[in-house]
Amino acid sequence: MTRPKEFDEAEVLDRALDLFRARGFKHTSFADLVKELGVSRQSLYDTYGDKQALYHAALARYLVRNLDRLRRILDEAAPVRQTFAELFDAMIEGNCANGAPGCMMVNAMVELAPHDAETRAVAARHVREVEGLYASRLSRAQRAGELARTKDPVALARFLYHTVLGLSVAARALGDRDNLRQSARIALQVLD
Amino acid sequence: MTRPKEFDEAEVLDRALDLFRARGFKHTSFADLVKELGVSRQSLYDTYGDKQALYHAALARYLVRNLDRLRRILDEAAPVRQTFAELFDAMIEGNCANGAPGCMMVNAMVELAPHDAETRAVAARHVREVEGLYASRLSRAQRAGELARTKDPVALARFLYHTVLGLSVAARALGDRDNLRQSARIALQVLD
DNA sequence: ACCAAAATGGAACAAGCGTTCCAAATTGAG
DNA sequence: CTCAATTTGGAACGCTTGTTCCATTTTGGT
Repeated sequence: MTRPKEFDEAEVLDRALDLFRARGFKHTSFADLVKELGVSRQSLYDTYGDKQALYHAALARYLVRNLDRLRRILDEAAPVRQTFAELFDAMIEGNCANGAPGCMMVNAMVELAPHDAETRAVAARHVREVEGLYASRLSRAQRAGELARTKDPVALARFLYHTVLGLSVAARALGDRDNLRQSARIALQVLD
Repeated sequence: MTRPKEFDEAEVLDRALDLFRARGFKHTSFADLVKELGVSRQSLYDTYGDKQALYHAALARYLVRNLDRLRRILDEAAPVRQTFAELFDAMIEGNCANGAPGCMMVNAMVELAPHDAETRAVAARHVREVEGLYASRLSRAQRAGELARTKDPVALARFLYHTVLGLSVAARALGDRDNLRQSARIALQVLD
């Protein structure tokens, strides 16, 4: 009964994601979006709402995808240390590839969190989620005898995520893949 | 022969620093600066140049101050581990206080480095400088027998700085001082 | 074939941006 | 006292921003 969309809603959202991730919210104008996504202003507004809504839709998509990958890696039946090594490597590769855009969540935390309550809430929830996943993997490692019982899985998880934040910043601003991998390997010493 | 400035050039620069540090470059308008610094547009232009020049002057001031504090702490005659603990604590306190603005260099790295060559160069130089200071303190620790010879001071320094980057992001977006201190303590385990 | 629904591109809008111009006020040196 | 220098606030500029309006085109179901 209606004319079908001439563009793939999800695919366009992905390209918006790439733009916002690389340039940030303020540095990406709506005109940029129209030009680079190849979709008319009005269609963008009708489909996604205003610029802020589009941004948050892209961010949400990014986070879901990130959590999926994270869960997939954590669920593998490998030793903890190897698992986190793989996790760090995947993160470094993803943050350095394609012009080193870094982590979109980190970029949002720095650019928007201080003056946007929604971003702050999204960030807090995501951080809690990731740290929770890390911690439960570490607890599992303790039960399996892979990790000393003296360690605090929650504190360790937080530290590991803080390391991820730092590596994401370095990836975006410096983009030195090998150095990041070396740092990640050192960070994993806390598991010994 | 001329009318003296009605404002203290350095003091105004400090207030500009606080604004840029808290809000970022794009999110701080020139009108904001005029209003919050209490200095007329024209005086700002005459004294500091345009917005970008003012920003970079503020950033440079921030970095000098940071490096001074860093050198002061590293030059103390305390054990390495205690020195770096103090260093992390000072950094956390500075990044969480006054509305948790985080580290201005980190903020610039995330917001500006990807599309501003000057910021990128400043960041690269600063990172090299800080990592160098860390590394030489670690080498000194090795010579003093405080740190195992098997460790690589340069890699360790890089890791410690990456940790600082991560803590700065968390400070700005989440502002949980105690968690950060706990993370910092865990990071220091790599010195053992 | 026709109509309702939805997409499209272009024009238009008000607001905010960084920046410059200008006239008036204020100062210190001679 | 006067003059040159330099301050200051306000008006103005041109540009970009995010957003909306509108007329047109294109589609699918009846």
